Amino acid sequence: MSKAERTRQFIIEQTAPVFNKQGYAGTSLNDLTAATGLTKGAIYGNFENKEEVALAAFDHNLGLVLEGLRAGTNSTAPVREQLLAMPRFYRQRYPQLKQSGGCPILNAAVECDDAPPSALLQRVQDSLAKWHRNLVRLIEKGQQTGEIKPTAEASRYANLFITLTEGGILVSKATGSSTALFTSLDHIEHLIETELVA
Amino acid sequence: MSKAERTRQFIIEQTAPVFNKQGYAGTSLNDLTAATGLTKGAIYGNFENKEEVALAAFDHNLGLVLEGLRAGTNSTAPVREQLLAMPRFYRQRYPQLKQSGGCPILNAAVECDDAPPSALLQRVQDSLAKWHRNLVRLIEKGQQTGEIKPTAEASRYANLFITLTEGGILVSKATGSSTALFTSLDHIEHLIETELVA
DNA sequence: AGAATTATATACCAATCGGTATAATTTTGG
DNA sequence: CCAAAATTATACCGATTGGTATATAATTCT
Repeated sequence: MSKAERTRQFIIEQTAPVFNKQGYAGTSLNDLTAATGLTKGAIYGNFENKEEVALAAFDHNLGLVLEGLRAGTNSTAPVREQLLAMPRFYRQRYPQLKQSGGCPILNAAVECDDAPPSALLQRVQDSLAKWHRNLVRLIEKGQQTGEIKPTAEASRYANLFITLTEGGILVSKATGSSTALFTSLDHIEHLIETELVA
Repeated sequence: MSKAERTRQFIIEQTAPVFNKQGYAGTSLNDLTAATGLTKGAIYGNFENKEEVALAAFDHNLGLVLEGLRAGTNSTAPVREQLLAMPRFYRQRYPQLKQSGGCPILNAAVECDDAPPSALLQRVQDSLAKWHRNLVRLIEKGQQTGEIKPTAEASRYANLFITLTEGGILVSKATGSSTALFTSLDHIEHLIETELVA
């Protein structure tokens, strides 16, 4: 790993939480130099422009969440367990997630969902689509193996799980109380147990 | 109504959707003059600074939502009807809401929930607390009159309704499809009918 | 109507924005 | 260890930021 590659990674790691908290447009080059202790020269030597740092930071922030989600899941485990891993992850890791600025998809979505199409918006849409697809696939897999009720509409539950999670994070971050998120996560678990599991 | 009062109102109305779409920090004085056709002099003659315009715009945006919500509700109607008025409102008015930038609480919350306490954050927290309180009061009122199951935890359902609504708006705005919101609203109605109404 | 007042436009301010050219420094390969 | 290459620091650029002082224009009240 060359020096440049290391500093590039260093810049991403140090600025990612700043971007997530202050927004991608709301973070200035001064913020980046302050967060890294480097100068503009070092940053522009490793990135073409601010947007490229922002996109790399988003990918990093999203990667941290996905990594945590994947760590709590075992693709050979029962579908019920795999589904329950999601609310369990957010319950356990909400303090860290909150500390690093909350859900990167949520933050980026609000920032660019009224702006002209951008690389960031594309990433947000891709992430949400992938999240939804994974949930649908998991539920349908459970239906094939008889673990999940065959009448359950997979897409509907996928939507509910995503909106409950994002809505819970939003309200909890805003109010400063984890109650809203935990209530949402409880409800997700309740839906899994009472309406999905056969 | 004096000339100044009229232009003040004009400025608020014209800039409110811009603030809601671009964010309160993300909207520049140039955006304000472009949206109003006025000059800086006119704006600073009626507002002390940009923040005061932003706060007035937030109040206006929130007022529009609350007004629409109230219009669909009749405080003498059965509690079931009053509860159902909320999802019904969002279903009917989502196109307009989307056009004007989406939920002002959601947008403002994301913008300032990681920043030091501000007047805007205070408004966000007050709005969420009031929304929650109103829902709790309504549900408990229904329990007193026997319209709502006495075992239902009012606070829990209030949280679920808020997170489902906000999460649904978020995902629908980001994906460009109203499906996520409508699924959430369906679920709210389903919860009202099957778990709240006695 | 005309004077006093109020409201809007214009021109400017320092500070900060993202970005670049170049110089100084450090890393790398022989 | 030294020279070539790559990396980082410094100094600067024009444009834009929020805000202000003042001049001009419109309103208001007697």
